Amino acid sequence: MAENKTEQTTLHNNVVESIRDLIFEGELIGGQRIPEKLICKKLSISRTPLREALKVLASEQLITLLPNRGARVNRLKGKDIDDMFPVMGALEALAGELACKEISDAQIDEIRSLHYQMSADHKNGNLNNYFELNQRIHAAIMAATKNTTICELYSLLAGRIRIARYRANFSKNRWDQAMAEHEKILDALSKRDSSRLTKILRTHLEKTCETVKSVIEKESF
Amino acid sequence: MAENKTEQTTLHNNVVESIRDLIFEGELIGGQRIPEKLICKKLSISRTPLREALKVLASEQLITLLPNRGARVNRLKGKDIDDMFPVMGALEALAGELACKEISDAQIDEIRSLHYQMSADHKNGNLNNYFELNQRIHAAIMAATKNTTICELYSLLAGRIRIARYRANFSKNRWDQAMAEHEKILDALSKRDSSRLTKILRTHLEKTCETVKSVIEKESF
DNA sequence: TAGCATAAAAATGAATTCATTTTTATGCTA
DNA sequence: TAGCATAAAAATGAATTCATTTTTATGCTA
Repeated sequence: MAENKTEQTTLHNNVVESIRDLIFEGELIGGQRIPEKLICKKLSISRTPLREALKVLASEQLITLLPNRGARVNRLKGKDIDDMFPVMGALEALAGELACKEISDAQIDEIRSLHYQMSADHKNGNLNNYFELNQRIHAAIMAATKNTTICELYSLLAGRIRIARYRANFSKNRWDQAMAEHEKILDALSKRDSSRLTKILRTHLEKTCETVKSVIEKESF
Repeated sequence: MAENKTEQTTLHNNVVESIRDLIFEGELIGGQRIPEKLICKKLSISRTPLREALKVLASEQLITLLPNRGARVNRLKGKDIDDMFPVMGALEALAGELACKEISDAQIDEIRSLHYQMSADHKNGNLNNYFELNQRIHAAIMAATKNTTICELYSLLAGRIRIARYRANFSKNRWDQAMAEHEKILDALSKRDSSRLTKILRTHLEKTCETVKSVIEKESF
């Protein structure tokens, strides 16, 4: 099903992906220096492709490059969330609108299927799988807009708060609430009711952001 | 006034900027291959920092990297504009809203001053200066939101259509119209009338996009 | 002479090397 | 022994080198 990753993509792109994973998996922690030598050994590459990847990650604002002093994983501050939230809100609202216009029945079925899997993971308390499916559902809604720009910007921002969002191992209460919101999202999308969809997406995002923010205020990333 | 560019910034970042300029100034043309050796000589650098810069530019979607076959300057297609337009619209609308809430009197004066300079350039038919000031005004509105995310995403998208927009050496009619729209923008902003501002920004952008689109359909970038 | 196969040249990808800067370690002085 | 100066080690920045791939040139065959 999935394409062989190493086939079409370049070494450098793989490195970008690998470092993203290292950050997400918590091997590289916010604020921490990224030691080139160590990462090179871990990925069995030389410094050249690593440094190329670091430049790209810096332009994505996942890390910061301090001249002569190495790269550091960025931490999200409250202000970052406050800035990102309204922008993501605007993107989600637009996406909801466009998706309702453009989505095909097959795509709705696809999302429904992801939704049910996710629902099962919620029941089983499998947060990791839930999280993964959650991301995929939102990405699928974005993809349904057929608008590459919105997909790209959304995933750029989503990538930045992904770590914090994952760590936001929120309370059972919030989790239940999020699941309920997703029921409504699926319902509105199935009916292609864009005004309702955008409203729910907005609420959903707002709540998520609050959760994320409360989490990063405790620990910081 | 301006900081010494070579002081704080790194070589690699300068190279990114230089290549952006080469693209914008038309030395590197859409669809054209970017010959590493030539650019290295022109910028008096080795291939390493150049290649780092190319990776960054690719992640910004200004160029495309074809494995083993070099880098090419991206051309905008009609579909790209169609995708970018609603997203920029959503960003501008949000920016108008936020700017009206956040902007200081000093910032309004600053924008007014830019506006009058631009108006003079319009009268004199100095398109280059007009264009430059136009960009600065829009960036200043974005900056007034105090929202770094919106500034960043806006400038990312603005950077992509910059070439086409510049080439859109639109008709005198459209230019006059654009200038008139800017009068309204300044007025709404001065009064912090966000609903009017967002409306005008939207119209203004829509017109700009139409112009850009009609231009890229003739020549392509 | 058109089209193909092969060889040579050029370009790219990535490792290595070297210069420079930063960090850490060592020892000296008050 | 605290604080500073100096030396050594480590890390970073960027050029160079080498391997591989692509492109171009050459010559051969039908």
